[in-house]
Amino acid sequence: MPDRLSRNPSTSPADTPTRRQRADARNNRARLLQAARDAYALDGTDVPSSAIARRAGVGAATLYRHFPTRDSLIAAAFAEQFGQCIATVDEALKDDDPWRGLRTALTKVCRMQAEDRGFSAAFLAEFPDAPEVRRERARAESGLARLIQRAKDTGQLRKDFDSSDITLLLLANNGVLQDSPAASMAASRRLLAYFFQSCRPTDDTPLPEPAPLRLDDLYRAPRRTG
Amino acid sequence: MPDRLSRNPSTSPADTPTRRQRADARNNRARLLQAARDAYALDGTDVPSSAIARRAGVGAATLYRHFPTRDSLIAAAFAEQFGQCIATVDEALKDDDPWRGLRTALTKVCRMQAEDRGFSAAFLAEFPDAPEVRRERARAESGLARLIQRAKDTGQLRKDFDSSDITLLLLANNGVLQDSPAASMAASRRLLAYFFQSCRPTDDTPLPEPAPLRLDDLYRAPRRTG
DNA sequence: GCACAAACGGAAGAGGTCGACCGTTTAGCG
DNA sequence: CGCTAAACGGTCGACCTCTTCCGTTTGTGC
Repeated sequence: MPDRLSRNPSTSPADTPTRRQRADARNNRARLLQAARDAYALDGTDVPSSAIARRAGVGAATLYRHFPTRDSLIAAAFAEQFGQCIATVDEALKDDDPWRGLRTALTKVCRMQAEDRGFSAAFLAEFPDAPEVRRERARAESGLARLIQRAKDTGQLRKDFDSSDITLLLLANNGVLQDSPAASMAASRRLLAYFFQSCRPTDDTPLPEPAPLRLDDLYRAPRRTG
Repeated sequence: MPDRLSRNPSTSPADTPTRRQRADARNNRARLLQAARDAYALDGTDVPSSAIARRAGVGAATLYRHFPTRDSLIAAAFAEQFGQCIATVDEALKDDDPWRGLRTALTKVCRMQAEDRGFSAAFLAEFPDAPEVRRERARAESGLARLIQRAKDTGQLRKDFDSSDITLLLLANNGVLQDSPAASMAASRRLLAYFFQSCRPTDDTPLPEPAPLRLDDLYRAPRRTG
């Protein structure tokens, strides 16, 4: 029961859903999530679970009790940031200027990737297929599609822009991340600037075929080290 | 030339440097390299060494005898392709049109990355620090710098283009690679098209600060999965 | 304060990869 | 054809990570 995909602690601090949970358990759970976020942000999601447990000051068994599998810990640790990404799209849709909205949304997400390498990896590859996540993702996808169409309609976005280019950008952005968040931010900024430049409708040179990438590919692709 | 650091058989078929090497040993060595290239191209460089040995039809000990460490096998397997990359720069310098030369060189290297995921990973992260390799790299780097300057001088390349942007591109390109070479190629082509578009001197929007990346960073950065 | 169950920590098992040893085979040469 | 040393293959130990078990501690309600 741990972890209906991660009963978000901040959501309902006082709820007693099915049964009583002991205070120390709740506490440990929170510390594990924090430790995981810290460790992942620094070194990526391939740090050993034992390191997370140690960092949180609990035994390995306690970690496993709260998060039966390695992936469930990763998913729970980044659930909040994942939600932020989704929300970013909703917010972008509210912008009067769709192109500005799109840019802002992409900038935010790329920044989140650059700031937290662990999140970037999790965002790209390790999120669970829980139906709720799937639904959110679909919503974000359709929101992006609408945003793209609007930006094209206002003539600010080149007509041969494809929604797969969003995926392309996020993958590329993940690729340029470095060890230090500062270096990652700089690289990400530069990449994004290049990208935005070519998004403008400059008629003379058409782009080649879009890549066969859908947003789903972000989550399915084994992001191998090589 | 490729491969000091693993006496290359093709270098000098008839030389008897220190001692005689048996024919079967030479044969096995070649098969190991081929097996490694095949396996790496398909699944990336993290396939177990035992799988390579099996694929080559030899025992694990034989692999280890030829390539004392995992990394030495990877380096040897991709030495040739690495050399091609270097040569690409030399060739680009011969082009009358520096901008065309630069584009051709980058296209070739990106294509090599897309075609062979293992090479991409090796190219980016696992090449050895053998002095010769280092020298070649430095030569390529200075060649690129000259190429960039010439392209700027002819007014075909934006003035705020930075040599670190080459590194940025190669990292990004590696990031968009997919499981299937076909999908990788499509993604890579699209990315490159976007990149080239924004390389043209469009005065209105300056780029942000260049990323603190040097070509060396390609080879040093732990390209973590996350 | 007591009792019970929830939760804990350490240690152990399973799986998998890297690298090393060793008895056996085989190429190369006289 | 036969000898010798190079080369071979299977196996074994070390290491690391994930996951599980079990005896012990601790929070909570009566």
